[in-house]
Amino acid sequence: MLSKRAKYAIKTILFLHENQRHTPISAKVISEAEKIPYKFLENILRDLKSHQIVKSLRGAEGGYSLAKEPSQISVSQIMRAIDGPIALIPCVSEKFYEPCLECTDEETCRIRKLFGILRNEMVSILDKSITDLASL
Amino acid sequence: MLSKRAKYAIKTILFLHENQRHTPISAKVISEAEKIPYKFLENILRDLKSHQIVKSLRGAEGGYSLAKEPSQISVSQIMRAIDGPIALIPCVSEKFYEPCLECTDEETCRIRKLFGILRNEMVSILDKSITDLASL
DNA sequence: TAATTACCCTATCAATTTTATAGGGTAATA
DNA sequence: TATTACCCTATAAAATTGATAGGGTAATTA
Repeated sequence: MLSKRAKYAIKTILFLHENQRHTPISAKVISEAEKIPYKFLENILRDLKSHQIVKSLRGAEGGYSLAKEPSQISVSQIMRAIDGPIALIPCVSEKFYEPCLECTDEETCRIRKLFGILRNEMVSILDKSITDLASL
Repeated sequence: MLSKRAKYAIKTILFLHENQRHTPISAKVISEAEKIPYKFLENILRDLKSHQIVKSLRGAEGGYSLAKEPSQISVSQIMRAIDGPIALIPCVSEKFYEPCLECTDEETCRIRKLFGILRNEMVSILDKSITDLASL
């Protein structure tokens, strides 16, 4: 299941996308509009910023804005930044690969192929950009 | 991520499948062969049985066996029996539908469609039976 | 029918993850 | 220089996950 953090993150990005202006949008505004606890949101924004999905500007009239073209921001990027791997088992993850502890041999693992296929299919869907969401 | 319980469950089913005999296989044998803590396995087997994926026979020489044809047992069935929904958000789950608490209107929800498509695609892959696994 | 083997049920628990809160510090702008 | 907003660390309640414990019940074999 998607974590609440990831859901909040996606909502935040969509909010920034739908309310793009010349000036950035403050965390407080996002927090109230999307009903995300303020301090929790700050923490999420920090992750989104460190992954170059949003950028920030300090000071009065400061706030957050998207760090790149909306068409270049995918749902998978957001999910990875917040929750980590898309894959359901670590040994088929591309960006967060880890061997399965209890698995002695990946070649002969009976479930690895299926979950590899699953991962690829999930990624191909989640790679859609946030501008694509409207036209599904 | 797949829970350890679900991984154990899949391994259990595959073990039963690969070691089909006329007599059932005891939990103890499965536990040792697949390195699953005995009492933990008992608990998993209970769920698998209540979902009619395995059946059991009591007494000396008793144990577990598959409750139906291997070709009729899918990975998705096992996952649902153990972990619940396949979908990443509850409002697009078919077997475990629940409204998203923070979502006021499913029709206008900006992420619902994408995760609905994702769910369908995941299910279509996970619906493969345990006999299909070998030929991927 | 007694001993054995294996399934069944409930309770408990430690570890981890998730969700959230608190408080103060730093940088930039009006 | 006051204000606004971002930055950082610590803490903690709640939920989930993974596992253990112990005894009870049913069925088979000798």
